[in-house]
Amino acid sequence: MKLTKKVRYGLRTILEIAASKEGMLQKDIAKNQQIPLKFLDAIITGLKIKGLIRNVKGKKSGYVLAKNASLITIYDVYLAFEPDLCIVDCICDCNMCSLSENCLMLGIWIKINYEIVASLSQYTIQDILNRGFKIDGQI
Amino acid sequence: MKLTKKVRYGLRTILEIAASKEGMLQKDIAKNQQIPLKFLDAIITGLKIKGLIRNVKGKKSGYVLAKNASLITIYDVYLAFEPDLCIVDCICDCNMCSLSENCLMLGIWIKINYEIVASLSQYTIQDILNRGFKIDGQI
DNA sequence: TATTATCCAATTAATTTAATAGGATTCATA
DNA sequence: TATGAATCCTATTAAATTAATTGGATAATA
Repeated sequence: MKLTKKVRYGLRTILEIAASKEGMLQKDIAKNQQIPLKFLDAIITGLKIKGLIRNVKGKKSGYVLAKNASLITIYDVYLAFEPDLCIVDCICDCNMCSLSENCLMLGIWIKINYEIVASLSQYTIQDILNRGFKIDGQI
Repeated sequence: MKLTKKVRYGLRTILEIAASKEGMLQKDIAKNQQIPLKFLDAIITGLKIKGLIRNVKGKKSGYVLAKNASLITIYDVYLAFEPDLCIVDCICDCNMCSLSENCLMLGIWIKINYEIVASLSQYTIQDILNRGFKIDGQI
């Protein structure tokens, strides 16, 4: 139950881009966020393919958000690096387990999985920049 | 963001034990749940060390729950195989990341992590046996 | 006491994740 | 239009984690 470094780095990258007035260059993101340049390369690619960032050409070149920060959730960034979120494979691939017919857990896994997705979807990049998230429960 | 096979197998194991009137033998659990016998061996050990199951000696020997099924949550089983639940390392080890001082994400990670723990803690083995869990949201 | 099951430690295999390497392409500008 | 910096693209290697196996010691029962 860990997020990969790509997801963590991906979030830091998109936050850095979102926070900057102008475009950010790969090398500057890599330096600020202490991410190996070539590894960041792959992260940038993931964010770009999903349409979360884009590259501005011209005098002040660099990466900027491709959509409003209030429209990008943590889960969107997660999906830039993972095909889906399935805490157990049987959720995404019904045929993978021969016991699923009589599985007591399946319904519960589906519900818990849904809650985790909801948890990751509740905050946008804008929320994070604002530090405007509310702590509802007691931690 | 996947649960390990040990956690999945561990849950199936404890459900099998909880559902049985008498004690269950390792070999029977292994057969029913299609878990390699020696791998199950390690799973049984994990559950036992955490005091979730115990071994009944005598004529009708086998494993039984060591506490009431209504007192064992999914998260308890999870903790039999993992040291903790930290979706990002910085939650459990403050010093692991040199950027944590100014990290915009840390507070959010802590909250999301808490929600996942809560999600895994909401159901007991008894709930699962009863199939008595409620689906609150829309899935 | 022979058999069966559990307990315990170490090793190997498989899979996934992280990172590096090398080079092709693009583009602003000198 | 040559050049150098930055991006883009593919492949490979390294590291770490997880899954499973091996081999055998111990203990309980038939």
